[in-house]
Amino acid sequence: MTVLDIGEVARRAGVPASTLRYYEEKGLITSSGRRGLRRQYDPGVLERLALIALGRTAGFSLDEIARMFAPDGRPDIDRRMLAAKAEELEARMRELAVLRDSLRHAAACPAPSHMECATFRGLLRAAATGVVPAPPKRTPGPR
Amino acid sequence: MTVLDIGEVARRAGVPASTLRYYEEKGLITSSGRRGLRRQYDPGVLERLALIALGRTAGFSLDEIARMFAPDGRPDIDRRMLAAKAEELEARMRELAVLRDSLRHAAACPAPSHMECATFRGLLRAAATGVVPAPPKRTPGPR
DNA sequence: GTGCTACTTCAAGTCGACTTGAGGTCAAGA
DNA sequence: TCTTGACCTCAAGTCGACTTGAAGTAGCAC
Repeated sequence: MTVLDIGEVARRAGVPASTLRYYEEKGLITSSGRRGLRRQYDPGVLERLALIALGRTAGFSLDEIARMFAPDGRPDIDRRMLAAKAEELEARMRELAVLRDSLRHAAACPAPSHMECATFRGLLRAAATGVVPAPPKRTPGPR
Repeated sequence: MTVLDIGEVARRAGVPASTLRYYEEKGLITSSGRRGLRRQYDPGVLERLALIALGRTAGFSLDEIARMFAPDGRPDIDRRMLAAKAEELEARMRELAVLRDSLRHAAACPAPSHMECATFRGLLRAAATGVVPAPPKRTPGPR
């Protein structure tokens, strides 16, 4: 019993089967075969799905994720790109830290409106003068 | 000259005017008045826009952002919600750290395919057994 | 007063990431 | 054998966050 039925994968990974089919269509995962019409998956797909979920919550698009863990055309470029993505994450984490601090302060601050609080506005200014360039195109969404 | 024309705001904030109109329609920002048909903005809108951009890159939807900085109906609920959002951010940052480490390792690791590397798979497993529940619905899109 | 141009409204379009629906297939249990 | 139910394909729909396009308007320079 070394392969998993699509329903089993869906259950274990916590995603609907339709999403698995969609990911397969996009080339993010592959099924190891079929039993009749039914897709069968190698258990490794679960790790791959965890990775995809992680990338999604980190704000990467499916295409970006696909590129991050592509079948490795030229490893050098690949590695440079991965390092660059790691840097992107680092930057995003710094932004999140600012936002987290802003929210924590806002939650504790007695000012009637947060915008009237000097500390809050200072945090925002710090964020604004930081990198925070043009807002990210589309996003995703994530969702 | 204490008010800004929409074009000026767009230029300074680095977003198209159409986005400003859209944000206004959604109640995320307000114009302080009009000169003829043209919207005029109070300079404080720039901080608010920085905040919105920050929230977007942190993965919040416009509706969530609107709620975070609502006109303050009940401050208590509001503050509890802000604290909860801060916790969410904390969790997201932990996930990002895992992904960053995974990417850094993948960039340095000599294994032909990342999935064949035990360290990498270990990081993934850690991520998978962590919180990383069902993938976030819709997103977002943020991109 | 005539242009120019940057604005205005409103409806419709786009994009990513899925989901839903209609109609069909097939392996396994009663 | 028949039914059931979980799967299949393919097209179309949805949702958030905007963008684009058409048609109109008004402050400012001339």
